Amino acid sequence: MSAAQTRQHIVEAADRLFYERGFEATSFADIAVEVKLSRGNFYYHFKTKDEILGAVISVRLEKTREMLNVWAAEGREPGERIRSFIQMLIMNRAKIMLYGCPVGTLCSELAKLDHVAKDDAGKLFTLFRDWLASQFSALGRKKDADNLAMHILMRSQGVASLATVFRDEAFIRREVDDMTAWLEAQRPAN
Amino acid sequence: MSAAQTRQHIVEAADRLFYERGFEATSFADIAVEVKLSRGNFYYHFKTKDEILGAVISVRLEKTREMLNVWAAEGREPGERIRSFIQMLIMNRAKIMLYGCPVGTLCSELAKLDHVAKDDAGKLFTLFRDWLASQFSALGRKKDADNLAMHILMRSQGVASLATVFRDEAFIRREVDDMTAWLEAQRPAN
DNA sequence: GTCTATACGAAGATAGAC
DNA sequence: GTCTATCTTCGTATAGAC
Repeated sequence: MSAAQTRQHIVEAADRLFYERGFEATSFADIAVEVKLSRGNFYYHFKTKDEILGAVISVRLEKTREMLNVWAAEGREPGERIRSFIQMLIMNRAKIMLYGCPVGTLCSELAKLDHVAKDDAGKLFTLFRDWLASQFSALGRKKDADNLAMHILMRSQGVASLATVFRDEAFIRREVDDMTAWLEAQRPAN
Repeated sequence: MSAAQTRQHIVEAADRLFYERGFEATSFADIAVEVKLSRGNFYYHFKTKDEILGAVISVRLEKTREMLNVWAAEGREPGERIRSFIQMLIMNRAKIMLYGCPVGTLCSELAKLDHVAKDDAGKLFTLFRDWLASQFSALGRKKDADNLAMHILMRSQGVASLATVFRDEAFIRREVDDMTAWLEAQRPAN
């Protein structure tokens, strides 16, 4: 196994465990077991836990950029692209009901830990925010595009949060419909 | 110092630290330092960390019930009472921007830990949910009162989440105004 | 590049003196 | 009811053999 491959496996396992169990609650041993590596070898690839976190955030940023590019390419108009964002709540509903939003819960945990990487994790939100704002601009809402982006981000976070507490899929679907209706109402009058 | 007093001090300190640092990240030693107790003595009052968590949730449930009773007594009509809930975001904005919503972040952490007390923590949300639903019923929206309650709970969670990430007080105020306007629009036509 | 062995400190928890 | 001392386990991290 090449070092690059092993490293990638470590980051993938860490990414999943940080999401499902939380950053603090995930130990080196947990990740090592997952990747079928000895703890000793583990340190060949990553010196500290913060280093793994940095790599995980880095990978998440890259995957998010790719996803936003796909949505931009596939959507024929801004409204359709924003709906791709909204639909994430449906697509990932099973995991969201168990572990919440991967971005929101990580940022929340790092904020409490006052962790050095908390601002880096926040960049994940900034990616969505800027992309959504540019879609609202294209929709003809240039002046308040950022406010609208923050509003829809806010809703997705709120839905994820309550979906985890109440394990209620009908609630998710209801709020997704409501967000979609809200989105339609944001199109400027011709 | 009586045992009851000491116990209360422990729970108060734990409550604050669990909120500010998270449950996992808070150690017995952290709480003991805060209360100026030796770790040994600490175990006279609480045998396990989960026991402290149980006491903290218990106290929070009681304080929440009291707060809701005050809002119900002070508000002259349901709309005013619901606005008391919305205004929490403004009242607690400084702490929310640092640590998020105390209820939402605790539930999120316990969900990831798959902690035995996760459902008890969820009861905090249920208190707000039921209270809000009864206010929407009184407002004349009996049929969809629970959906409206969940919607406004969702918004408050979303606002708290993004407020922590972006440390943006203007965003909080904007969304509070938007929630208040939304609330006015929910009054059934006469 | 992977392993075993091990050091070291932090955290949860207990025993027993005062 | 509070203390010190101690035990154990776990988590981070290192050294060095293969």
